[in-house]
Amino acid sequence: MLDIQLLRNDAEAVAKRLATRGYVLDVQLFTRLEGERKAIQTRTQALQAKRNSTSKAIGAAKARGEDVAPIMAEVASLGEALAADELALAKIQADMNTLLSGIPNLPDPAVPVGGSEADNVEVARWGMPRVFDFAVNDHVDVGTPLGLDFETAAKVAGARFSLLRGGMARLHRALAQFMLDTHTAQHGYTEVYVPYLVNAQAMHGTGQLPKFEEDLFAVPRAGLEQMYLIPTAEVPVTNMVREQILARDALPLRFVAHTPCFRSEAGAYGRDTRGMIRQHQFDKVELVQIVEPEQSDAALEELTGHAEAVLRLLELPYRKMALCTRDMGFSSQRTYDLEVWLPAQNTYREISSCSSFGSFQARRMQARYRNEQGKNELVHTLNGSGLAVGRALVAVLENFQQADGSVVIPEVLRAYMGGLVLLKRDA
RNA sequence: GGAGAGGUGGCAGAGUGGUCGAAUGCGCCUGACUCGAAAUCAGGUAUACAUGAAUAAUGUAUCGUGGGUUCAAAUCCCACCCUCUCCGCCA
Repeated sequence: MLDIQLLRNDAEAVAKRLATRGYVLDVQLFTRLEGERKAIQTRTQALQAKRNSTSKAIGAAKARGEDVAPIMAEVASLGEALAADELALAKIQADMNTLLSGIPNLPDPAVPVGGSEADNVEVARWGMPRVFDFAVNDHVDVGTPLGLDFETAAKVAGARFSLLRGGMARLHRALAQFMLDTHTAQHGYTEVYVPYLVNAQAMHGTGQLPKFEEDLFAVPRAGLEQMYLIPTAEVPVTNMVREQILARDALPLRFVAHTPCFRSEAGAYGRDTRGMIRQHQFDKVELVQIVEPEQSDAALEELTGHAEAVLRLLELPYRKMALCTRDMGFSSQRTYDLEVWLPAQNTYREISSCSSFGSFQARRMQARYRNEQGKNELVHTLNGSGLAVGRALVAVLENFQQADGSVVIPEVLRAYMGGLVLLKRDA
């Protein structure tokens, strides 16, 4: 959520900045709502003040044993007007809230302005794509003989699910364990285990609701409020600090969580249908930081570096992209995507997305800290994949495949595989 | 699933219709005392929103959440959520 003061002070300027990410702010609507709100709120509060003071007078008069009938008559007429105004105020505040909740974050001035993915800017590249002396297979062809099974997954669940067996399942687990251990031991993150089902407030806090409900899996519960399967650990982990006032010396908070992620992928029909690139369920190791505002720029670089470290340790070539205004997520103020080299697609594909959100999520969550002046101030939040486990598996299969169909296990993963060096059929 | 207890400020804990945003204690902050500290004493110490240049002042709202009764609700009524205890079930 944006600071409403920004809109009050200069809605046109805000609209201009939002336009760079393709969002059309209805300035007229805002101005109208704000005008109405101001009038109604001022009037309502004046009436409430009148009622309160009169009620107190009644109490005082009664205590003195005086006749309260005249004052009662005075306040009686207030009731209806007040009730009507309170109702109108609640309505307009709800309307304003709906409008505000649907406005995306302002892009940081450093974000390249652009209209599509094509305008993202490559800022770094690491590793040399391997030169193959045989025809490369994609991860489906490499993985299927090794235990990657989409047919059975489709039977028990449907499209966009996968099932792993044997060494393939173990390699998947090894990747997640390795990432978790790297971030806790090398990068100073605290491992957390979190709910995979969350309530609507949590989804609202990080920005998935109200706008992107169709991307989520909702779980109805008889007689109870429905819950949502998390689309990323960002939701439960970031919301850990909701409605909290943190001590300054508690910051920064750094959390890492390994969770499954569930996405409906509505609107992605026909896209990445082959393989496990785009699934309804995938595992991800997520990094989350809660920091002081002054630290958030540095924290984004740092956090992105932590995700990069995993790619380097896995010896996977990648490039770092600064997303342009139009390509960033709703809540993001600035985003780097890390794209891993996939030889079969002969291209780089997203494997991590690292974003800073400024106070956008904190405002929705009411997550604050006591700053140096002793004032309560909204924290800044950041998160990034470190990394998407499913896509990391894809990358390992494709980049480390051998002519005979086996796959070399990256050195850092071998300890997690009981020392196994080569993943072969029947391994 | 059955039975019961409870949710009040950073914490503990009063408050059952009126001057209660809320006693008291602890904690914390400031000052006095002290060479300094402890002890003691005095004062202060919630959040959000509105009007506003304001971290001034004033007002409004908030005692789990949402509704209701009333001129007036922490206090009465209803629904829900959460926590705890016992029994049952269960990984």
